[in-house]
Amino acid sequence: MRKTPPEIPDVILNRLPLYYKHLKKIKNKNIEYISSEELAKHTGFSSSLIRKDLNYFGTFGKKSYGYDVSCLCRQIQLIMGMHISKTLIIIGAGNMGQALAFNSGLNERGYKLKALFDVKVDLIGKSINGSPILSTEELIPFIKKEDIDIAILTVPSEVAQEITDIIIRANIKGIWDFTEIPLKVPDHVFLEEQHINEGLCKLSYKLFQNHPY
Amino acid sequence: MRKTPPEIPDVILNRLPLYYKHLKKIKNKNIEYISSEELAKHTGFSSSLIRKDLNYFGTFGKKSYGYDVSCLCRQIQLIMGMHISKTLIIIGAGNMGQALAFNSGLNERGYKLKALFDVKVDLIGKSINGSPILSTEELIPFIKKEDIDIAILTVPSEVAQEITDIIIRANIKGIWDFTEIPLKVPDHVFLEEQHINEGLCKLSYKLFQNHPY
DNA sequence: CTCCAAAAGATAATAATTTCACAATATTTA
DNA sequence: TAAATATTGTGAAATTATTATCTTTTGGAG
Repeated sequence: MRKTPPEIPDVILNRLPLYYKHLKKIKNKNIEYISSEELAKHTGFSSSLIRKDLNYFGTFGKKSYGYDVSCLCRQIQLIMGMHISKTLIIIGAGNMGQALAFNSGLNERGYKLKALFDVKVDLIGKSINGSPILSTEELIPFIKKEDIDIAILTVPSEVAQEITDIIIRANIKGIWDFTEIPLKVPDHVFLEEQHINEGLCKLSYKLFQNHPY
Repeated sequence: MRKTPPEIPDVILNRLPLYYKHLKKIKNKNIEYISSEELAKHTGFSSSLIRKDLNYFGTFGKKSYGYDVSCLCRQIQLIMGMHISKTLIIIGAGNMGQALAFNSGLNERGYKLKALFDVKVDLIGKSINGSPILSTEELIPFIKKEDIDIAILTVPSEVAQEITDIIIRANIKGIWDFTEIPLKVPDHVFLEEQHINEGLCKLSYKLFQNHPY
């Protein structure tokens, strides 16, 4: 029983993958049902919040029983569009780019990595986890020919906007940005900024907030 | 004029680094003052939200002028504890671990990377960006001897909890976790989970939310 | 020197999010 | 078959976060 949701708040979209993560884990342990209370205990969110979140999308639970783990997993996959095949490139084949090329989460979520791109000649021609490293000069034709949906941006911050402008001209649909500079993109391009050092900042704040300074 | 803040909401701690990012950028352009309105335009938050956020920590602005860029930069550094020297290790010297070893944000924020750790014998003994890769067997004595504050966890998810238990026994203070499994840590250890694939999930949700499924 | 404009800081209003509490319902047990 | 129990789904209440508005201060123009 699924609803067509109006507009889902970001806070909820942030939590869904975390629910999913635990569900998948216990599915592997052959646990068939889980209550919101139990899921709460393992994810750190309150049980009523979890029930509310899930009810945004439909009524998946079974009273006095809880949620069917496999079924809920599948529902979240559908909600998140994990079953839809999406084409992907990584721009910037440095350490971070290569690390992401090995990220098993990509395949799991329906992403097909088609290529990495870099300017360094000693990288071009190599292959990472089965995907070729190409020259950034080929970006525009490649995106058009292969109909690429999403680009992961792991280039140095200095060239981030320049590259962004290029791939937007080539009609990229979404960008997952790992650079440090806030990018400017038109409204029709979906941008997800991965502020990697935010976590670091929070950690040191919390660790030392009571220090004299 | 600084306040000692009671308990800062996470949403604010998330925004501070983004303000800081832009401030640093315009500081390099020798811009001396910025209004909340201007900062709002560049960060995407509203001006009154920015003023409110900053007022949590003190009154840094100058009426009819705006904020002194250098001064505000410095204040955020102080708030975030970026000036405090912190010792750091990376556990798991795979692609992600190595990528993070090169992350310039570490030094900038006062982190001193002391070593990486791995189980792979062909990695042990090598050096990444000036830091040695050591055997995980040395973890406990190293953490104790070098008085390590924070560990970055970039190991396979399967061994994440095991490693976590070990470093907690060695009195680690904080963990920045890149694995996929929700870790269990005691209250006195600060845990920051970097849910790397969340961004990916959100992106595909937004890209395809109107698709029939 | 006075008035005007700019912009912070403070307060009030609104909106969003989370929790609470409970009715409804399915399951199990006696 | 009836009572007891578990647990969802949900409206209302509480809390938290954001925006809008107002007040005050400061600097600059006339």
